[in-house]
Amino acid sequence: MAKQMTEMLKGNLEGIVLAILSDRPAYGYEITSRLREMGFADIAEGTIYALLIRIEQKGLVDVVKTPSEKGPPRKVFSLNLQGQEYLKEFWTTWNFLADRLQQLHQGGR
Amino acid sequence: MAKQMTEMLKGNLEGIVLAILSDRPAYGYEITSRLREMGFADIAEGTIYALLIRIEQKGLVDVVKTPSEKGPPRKVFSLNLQGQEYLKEFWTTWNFLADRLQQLHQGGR
DNA sequence: ACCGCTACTAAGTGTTACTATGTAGCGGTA
DNA sequence: TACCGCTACATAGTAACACTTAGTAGCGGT
Repeated sequence: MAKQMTEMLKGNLEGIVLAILSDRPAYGYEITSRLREMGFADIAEGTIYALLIRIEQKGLVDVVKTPSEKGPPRKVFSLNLQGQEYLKEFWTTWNFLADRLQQLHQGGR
Repeated sequence: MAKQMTEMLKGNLEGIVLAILSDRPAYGYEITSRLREMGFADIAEGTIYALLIRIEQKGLVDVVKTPSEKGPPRKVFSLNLQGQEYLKEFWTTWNFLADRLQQLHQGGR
């Protein structure tokens, strides 16, 4: 993946995944595919699983293990109250940064 | 600083500084103050100096040492051709990410 | 019997921003 | 004169995050 994108995703990917989960619960493999559909073609599977473990340990999601028709059991993640709070803060931070950057981009040159 | 902001700045701060330099050349201490004026109140001075050394080593900026009226000599950084290219890529990457996130934010919940 | 897709796990790496601290020149003031 | 505050740069050590790579394992189809 482009190195710039890699670095830019840091701190944002977590919010992106939480936003996806706020739409509806999902499991790791599904989230990966949705990201690919969104255009994030090169996000590694391992990255998503590691991230999911992190947000689970932070207590932002609830987890339910459900059987799958075509493979090992799925770990379905859903955003809980704390996760919703966290996501709200994420958007606040994001908007702040996006505002500043838009200003810079327009003012620039 | 808010932890979310810290992580979100990763990969963006470099672009922000390059964008500032594309407006006009500047030295470290000046860049730090400008960032503070922009609202990035808690960006550490040391962070900026380290970042400037990085982009200098990457060859994105030219450096001229000039005497100061009120302190040690300043290292004035200016964006060179390669830096301009890099900044252009940065904006492309940023726009891609910002688009996706806006979609998520609007579609969300 | 094997391949491909689904699905999750885990160890080790590089990059980045942070904290904390140190050096040093200059002007003003008690 | 001695000190303080502002200007200005430098650096060692830390935490967090996404990456690469490799592995386990169930299921359906050929």
